Amino acid sequence: MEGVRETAPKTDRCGGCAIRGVAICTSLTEGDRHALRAMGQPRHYGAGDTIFGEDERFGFLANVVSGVVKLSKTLPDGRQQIIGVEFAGDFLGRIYRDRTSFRAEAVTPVHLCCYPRARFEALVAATRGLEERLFRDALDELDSAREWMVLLGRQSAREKVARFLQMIARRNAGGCGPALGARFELPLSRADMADFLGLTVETVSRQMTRLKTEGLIRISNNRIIEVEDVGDLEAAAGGWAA
Amino acid sequence: MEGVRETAPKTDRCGGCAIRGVAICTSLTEGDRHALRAMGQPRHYGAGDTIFGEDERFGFLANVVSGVVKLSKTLPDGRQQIIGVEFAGDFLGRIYRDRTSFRAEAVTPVHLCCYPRARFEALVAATRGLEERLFRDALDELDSAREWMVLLGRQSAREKVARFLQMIARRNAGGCGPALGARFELPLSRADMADFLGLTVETVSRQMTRLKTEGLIRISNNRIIEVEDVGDLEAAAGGWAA
DNA sequence: GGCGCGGGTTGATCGAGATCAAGGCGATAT
DNA sequence: ATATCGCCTTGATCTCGATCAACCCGCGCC
Repeated sequence: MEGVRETAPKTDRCGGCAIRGVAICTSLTEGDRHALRAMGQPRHYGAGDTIFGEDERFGFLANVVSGVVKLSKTLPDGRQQIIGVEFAGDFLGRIYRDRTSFRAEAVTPVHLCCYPRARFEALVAATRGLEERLFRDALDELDSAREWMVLLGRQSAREKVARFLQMIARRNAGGCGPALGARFELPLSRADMADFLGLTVETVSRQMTRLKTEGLIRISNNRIIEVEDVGDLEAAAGGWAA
Repeated sequence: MEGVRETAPKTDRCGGCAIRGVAICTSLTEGDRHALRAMGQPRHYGAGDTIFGEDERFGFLANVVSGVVKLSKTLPDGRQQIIGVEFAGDFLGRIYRDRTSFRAEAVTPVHLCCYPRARFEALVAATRGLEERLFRDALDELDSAREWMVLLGRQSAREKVARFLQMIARRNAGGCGPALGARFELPLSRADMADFLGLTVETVSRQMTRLKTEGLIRISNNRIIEVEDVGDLEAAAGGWAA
């Protein structure tokens, strides 16, 4: 699990909580930033802990400071689909909704910086530009949800796995310019990958070894992935630049 | 195509454009409503017309006044996935983004009430509560996108078709309380249903006749559907209340 | 040491849905 | 009437991914 922390984007302090550059902090004036800093409360979860369940009250909003969180929905009969994965800097919870509609679970040890809902919403109401900031983030989430719909509905198992790896590689690349290759630690188990991609564990495993034997990736310790050429991976993913 | 118009929710006038109750108009003061009304420009599209393509500039935002619009994304090799369907009253386009990330196409004849982007954004900036209104709509879209991800990733063909019918039935029910049965006209062709559900035309057709022979639905004219008991359909959809 | 356990891989088989192919039906045109 | 076209259905067959089953490996535990 160490590798995940290592490859996380650089952080800067924000009232005891480290917030990545893209987090909501950055678009604020110094005064507002101070107000946000003042209300942030650190919380910690171990790998596997539930942060919140489906359809329950969630009194906080939070920035993910470190670690990886998976968001999932479950059918009545237990079938599960992961609908999103959040990394350091991502925002968890939504204003205007105090009921959750999906489960959030720590995949690695997770640090959150939590803001009590009432106080946060008051700050949003009082702060010029903060609502827009959150709105834009929601639109980004909407776009990625829709891209994932294309993957789930129309792509093959090989393409799904390749595109998943590509996504992780891109996330980990952070600000650094586009490199030819990449090396990173997978934050998710094969089972979680399967739930994200709408496949079974066995199929994910087979496609991983297939990509390996094809020479597109190298695998050590089951979780450490080296990509030879990101372009090749993109081609295997069905040609997807974004 | 006539039936679609018939079953569309009731409308009220808004500067030459009819807007359903849930549309943005309702949450405004009389003055703001007037401003919105003043900038609305009617536009008309025939069935099959493209309203906007993937990744192009779109200078308007719009309310769907009547008809049905499908939103889709296409893979480089041509595979298509429908990511959403909009009915009368739904809002098309987004503030803070003048580039589209998916295609919008009229499925039936469509009337839009268009607002020029610059003027609309100015109104949003000046109008208390309008941004929140749009934000909430975006969150609803995000929720339904995520529910659809579960369907695409984890449900069988039969469940997919049943849930699609259930969704259409619910949309058409509008304000009227929950009835035992339902009767409506399908707005989409079998091919479009397939693209929405991540299936092929043949599979959709087979599952439709299967639901018919099982006595869950009745089909006339290929497009007119009668549901005996919505509860049964819900059960076939994998148990989904929402 | 031996043991159990969680996570991953691999093989054999099965089956749901894709693919290929043919034909029906209603609407419009000739 | 006949032809054509778009949309839908139905049948035959194939294939990809699911399912069932065995096994490996690393690790903590008794």
